[in-house]
Amino acid sequence: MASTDKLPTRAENFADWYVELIQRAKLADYSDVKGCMVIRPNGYAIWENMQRALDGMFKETGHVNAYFPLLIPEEYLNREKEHVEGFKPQLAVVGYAGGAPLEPGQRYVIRPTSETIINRSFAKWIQSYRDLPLLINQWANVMRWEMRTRLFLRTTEFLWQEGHTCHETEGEAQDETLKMLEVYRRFAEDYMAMPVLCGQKTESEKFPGAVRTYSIEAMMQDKKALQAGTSHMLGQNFAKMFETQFQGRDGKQHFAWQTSWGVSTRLIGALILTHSDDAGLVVPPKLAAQHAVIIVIGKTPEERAKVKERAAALAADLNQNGVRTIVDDDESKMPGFKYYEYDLRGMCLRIELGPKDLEKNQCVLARRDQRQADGKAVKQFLQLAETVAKAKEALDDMQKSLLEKAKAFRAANTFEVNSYDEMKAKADAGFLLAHWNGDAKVEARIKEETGLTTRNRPFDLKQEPGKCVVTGEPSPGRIVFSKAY
RNA sequence: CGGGGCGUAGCGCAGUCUGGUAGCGCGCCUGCCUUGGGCGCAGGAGGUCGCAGGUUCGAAUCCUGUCGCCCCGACCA
Repeated sequence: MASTDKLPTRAENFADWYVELIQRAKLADYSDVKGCMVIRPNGYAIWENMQRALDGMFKETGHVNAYFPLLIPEEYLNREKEHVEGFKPQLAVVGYAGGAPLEPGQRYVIRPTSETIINRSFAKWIQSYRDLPLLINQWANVMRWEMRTRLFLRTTEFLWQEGHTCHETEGEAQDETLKMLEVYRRFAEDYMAMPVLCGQKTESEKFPGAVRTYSIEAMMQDKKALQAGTSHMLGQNFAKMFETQFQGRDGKQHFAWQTSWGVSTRLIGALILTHSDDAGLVVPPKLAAQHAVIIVIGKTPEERAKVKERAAALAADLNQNGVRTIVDDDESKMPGFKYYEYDLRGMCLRIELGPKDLEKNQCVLARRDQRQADGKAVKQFLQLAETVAKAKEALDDMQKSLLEKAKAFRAANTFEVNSYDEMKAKADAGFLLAHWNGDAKVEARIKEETGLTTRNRPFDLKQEPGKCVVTGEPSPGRIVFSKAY
């Protein structure tokens, strides 16, 4: 709870800092179920804001929401060879129900993703090219039995959205795949203030069952990469296995061209690892549950009554102007205690209001992302009359400045490397842009020897031929290598 | 699955070696007091010591078994 111990610093122990921060900021708890977490109201509020923004963007691009069953007949998974091989080790299977064991042919898996069961429906829904495109999204929980879990970043059960679409032509499906990747990029940058690299995954890193996988990749504060979202061009792989067909303009039957794409509650982990500091959580205003807290200060009951009244009026004014504000007039806690607490919880703005301020018609504003060398907030005095305008300005500026800061960090930790020795030396330095011959065996060897994996081949990284850092063989262009979550 | 750690009050821990009927800090409740970066004092509530057997007059402590969680590696969003 409100422990007065300091958080471990990022420099001391990054992993501990992350876990402690989550628990102290009341974002999540461990549960009694191995690998599963409880998302607490403070954490869920961020997810709700993410959902709202993303859902709006999906609707704008023509998608509609639906819901499919949690349980998938085991046999469905087996139909697509790559798909089942990719997911088999992670499946939880229901083998007992209704008070009796289920026969092997009757067993269900808890969805690890829904391509298969959704295709069963798609096959029924689609008759003609006139039924296309079919643009569906689902908000759901999924389960993947992980060997090793980490709060938000990898848990056995997690929440996500999965888009599933059907198209008449390969080209349309490909366009959709890239369109949704771009939606994710916009969301990451505009809402999360998190810069990402958009690009294609290698063969070995692609989604099991997809033709091609694209991802958005972000750099965390420990310089490790985090895959923050994926968009898959599925081709006709699932359509063929589930007979998702339509009669085309030529009168003949064709298999649908499909895509799927998803982001999960992992984004909350990404948000924490991108912006938070040694004082606790930092959340971009667009995703923050609350924007501002007004701390009521006063010695005597008379003073406090006056300040409370003014604070309530100011809060009402702020709320009417889109600054989500709460008033804290709890008398049992010292103001200083509250400052630490709201810093920890990631409140964007803190407004201090006391008797001295009322005399001067002012208040004190502190921005969560602006700290002095001693770690305490930079404070500025504002006239009460200008507070709403200044608060809005501060939030806008904070949103922008978090993105700029993250961009600068990524730029400072991205390097071109031109030899395998250089790559090994810089293995923990961040994103490494290196030439690679495209051979999966070489990719596996690099992973084995250095811990570095290919993240993606960014669209905006100019592809110029070169020599593979390992074999010296021709390379079509540089690809991003990094340690990853 | 391999290696390590831990299960005692809501949280963090001591007590276990050397058995004697459970304690500390924080938090929580009540009252007084206090309020611009973690106030203070006084009183109080709260635990079948992970679970199951066993040894013993007596087990948090010894023995056997068992369950669970966390961390580090191999699998993955």
